[in-house]
Amino acid sequence: MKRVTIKDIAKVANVSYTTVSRALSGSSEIGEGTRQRILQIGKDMGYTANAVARSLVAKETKLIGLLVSSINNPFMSEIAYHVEESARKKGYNLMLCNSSGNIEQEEEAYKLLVGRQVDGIILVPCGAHSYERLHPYLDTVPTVFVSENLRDIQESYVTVDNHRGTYIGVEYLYSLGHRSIVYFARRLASTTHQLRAQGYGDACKALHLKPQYVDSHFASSSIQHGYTLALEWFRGKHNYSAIFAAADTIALGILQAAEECGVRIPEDVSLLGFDNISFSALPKINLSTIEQPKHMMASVAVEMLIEKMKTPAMRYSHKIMNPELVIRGSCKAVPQI
Amino acid sequence: MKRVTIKDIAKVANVSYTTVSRALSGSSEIGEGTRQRILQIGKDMGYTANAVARSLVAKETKLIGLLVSSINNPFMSEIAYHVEESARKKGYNLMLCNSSGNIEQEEEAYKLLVGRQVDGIILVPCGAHSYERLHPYLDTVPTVFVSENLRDIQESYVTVDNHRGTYIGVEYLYSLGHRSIVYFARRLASTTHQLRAQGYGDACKALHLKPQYVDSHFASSSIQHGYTLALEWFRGKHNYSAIFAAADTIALGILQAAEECGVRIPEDVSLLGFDNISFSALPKINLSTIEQPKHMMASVAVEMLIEKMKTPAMRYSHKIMNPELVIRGSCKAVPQI
DNA sequence: CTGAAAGCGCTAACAG
DNA sequence: CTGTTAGCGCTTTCAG
Repeated sequence: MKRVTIKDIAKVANVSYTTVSRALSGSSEIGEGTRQRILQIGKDMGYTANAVARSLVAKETKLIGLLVSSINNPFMSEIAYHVEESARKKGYNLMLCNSSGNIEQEEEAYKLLVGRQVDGIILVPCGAHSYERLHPYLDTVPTVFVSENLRDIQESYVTVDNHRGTYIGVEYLYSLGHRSIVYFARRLASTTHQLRAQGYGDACKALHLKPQYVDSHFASSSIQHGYTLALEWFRGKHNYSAIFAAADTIALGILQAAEECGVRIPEDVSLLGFDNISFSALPKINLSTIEQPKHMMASVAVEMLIEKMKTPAMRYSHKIMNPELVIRGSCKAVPQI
Repeated sequence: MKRVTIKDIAKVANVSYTTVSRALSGSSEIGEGTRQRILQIGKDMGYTANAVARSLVAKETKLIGLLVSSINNPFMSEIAYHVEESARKKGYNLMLCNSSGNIEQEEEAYKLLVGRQVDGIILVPCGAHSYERLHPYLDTVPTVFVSENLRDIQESYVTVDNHRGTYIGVEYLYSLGHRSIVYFARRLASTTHQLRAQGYGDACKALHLKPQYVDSHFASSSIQHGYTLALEWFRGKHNYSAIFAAADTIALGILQAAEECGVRIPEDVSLLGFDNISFSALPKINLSTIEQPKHMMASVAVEMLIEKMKTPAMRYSHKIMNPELVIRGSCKAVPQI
């Protein structure tokens, strides 16, 4: 398992190892003849450059840390896929960490990535407190926050206009005739989710609807959490004709609970999600939802990060993407009285 | 952004930097007093050990490369999640690469990981040819193949007993009265899928059923591919009462096509999947399937890899996990004539 | 155009 | 217990 080094090549080629280094790095200060000869020997010996050694002297690793709450979550894995692709195209590789939606673990992972000398970090934070928590390390390494809208925070982020997302969602439901819409699984610990709830609230106000919230105290939005919350909700008696779920995963959980409780969607109640994860498009699910442009957000995040890495003068920038209404089959028009 | 090094600490503490190194590494050859003093100074100065430098001398990076065809695929992302967790618990971090189901890109990524000096690689290969293709590099770094069953190949892998999986699946459908079962989206380029098809074929033979295959020439199993194939199938006229899909994603695609073609599942035709990805459990999907113990496979893969890394004497080992039938609602009993 | 030497941040003998 | 020295594999001055 002994690896071939630059010195081994030098010995065979009968040159100094500096020359080998130059041949490999495509330096101009070398004769084309020697270069070709050395390159050939390198190939023959099965040489692979040691990126660790290179990083040590170059003081850059060409590594981007990707820190997500859980890669096993359709939203994050879509983001991860596109981040990987964009990064690779720009010559960067990914170091992947899960925070499991846990702020301590998130901090641990962040520090670890710093120690690993990643050139930058893309972070899908687990909540609104991530920023304060990570603040001490934030000028150690360029960081871009994704998805979690941290509003006026002085750090780069890319997110969707969450407020607008729920706003247009409510307008859509309103246009279908719904006058009593519940906002489901509001998570106050996340700024993103605060904004979504607020967009919902503001739209309700503008349309003279009475807002109604079902709060979630869970740290994340999962099918399981949506299910649990919905089960309780369906057991009670409420006056509403539509549910606006804070996330598609929540909506999927609601779908599950509805099925079990004999609530038909969209016949009995309309359901609108947020995120547009790939599974929402399945015809059996067929969930109308608000799309977050994940591909775009991922590549923008990578670009922002690289820009920040290369331009130390740049402090931070915020990019807010446009959400889009995706109409499928989970919302039904209701007759007006 | 200048990082604090061991030398900076040494200067402040007024000791040699070796002493600092010793304090940090928990060596016993140092007075408890000095250690505490140095540790404190390190903390005050905001020191974080440079893992790159450490790796260079230690000749190990504590990094595991995870190479999957696409992280944006429920099966892979579940595997990835559990691999990350197991690895972290053992002090390893993950470097993530996608091959996009493309063998050239897979080779690229593999070489890249080698250059990055990862201590080991966990690979969910994109097909049966991955082994031959990667063979030249395989003794450069300990590697464990996951999911793709490479049979008698002389390299470590962990997989599910694919043959048995489809075998028990057919038995189950048979027990429900099905006598005409189509195997859907057989992929001949993948050994795993060959074995699945074979298990199906052998079960058919044992039960005196006539096997019927729908072949897929796609390089991967996705919803889209299942959908395309199924659309064509449903357009034709065939004699069958059940479909055994080569993968859950294929089954989801079939579900979609069925919906559009007015084929009711399970009323008109029963559908059985393979993998048990999380979305199959959604009540709206409610897919009966063959479970691959993904969590287990992931942690076993990590353990095998670490064992292989630590025990150079070990050549390779194969672990075959047990598949399990998960009965949900997509298969219906049919009356016997 | 090529080589010698220094050094990236850290660990590990080897002395004292 | 502590310091000196060498070296991990590579790039980069600085001479020639």
